[in-house]
Amino acid sequence: MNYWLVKSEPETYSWDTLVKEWKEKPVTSDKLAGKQAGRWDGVRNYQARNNLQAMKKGDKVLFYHSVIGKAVVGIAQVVVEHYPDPTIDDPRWVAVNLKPVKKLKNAVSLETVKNNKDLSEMFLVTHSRLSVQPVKEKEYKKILKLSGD
DNA sequence: GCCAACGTTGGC
DNA sequence: GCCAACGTTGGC
Repeated sequence: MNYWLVKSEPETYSWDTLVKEWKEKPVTSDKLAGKQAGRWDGVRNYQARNNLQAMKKGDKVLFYHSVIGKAVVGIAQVVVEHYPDPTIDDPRWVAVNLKPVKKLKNAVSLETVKNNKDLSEMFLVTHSRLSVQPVKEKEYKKILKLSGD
């Protein structure tokens, strides 16, 4: 089991958007993944792409709201592993599908992460622009603890 | 809204 | 292959 963190501006695609998509058109088949809920696409950065490609079904994914909120707000899970990104005609880029697992009881803010000794090495702090990041198990557990879950 | 940090592009 | 120019991200 690996852990990840994805960032999204809530005005573009929020945690609630993900939840809503899953209510309306849940993923029923890997083959249809490109048309179904929770498609994580549009990544155009090689490092982020590499992380998407490394995601395995069942991996846990922290969902972070950038710009507005600036906090980890929920936990998602990888349900479909990488396939060519349907939003671009270029085989270099890939998408995965994420499913909401649960909303955090209390969002864990960037400020909290920065001020926490155990979390200050997170990519969120050290490589703030990377949109798909690996998270260490210890960090994942710490975030959950801070959220009150 | 500003701007620093960073990644990408393309001319040479 | 270097690097200036440019575009984007995201915190402040």
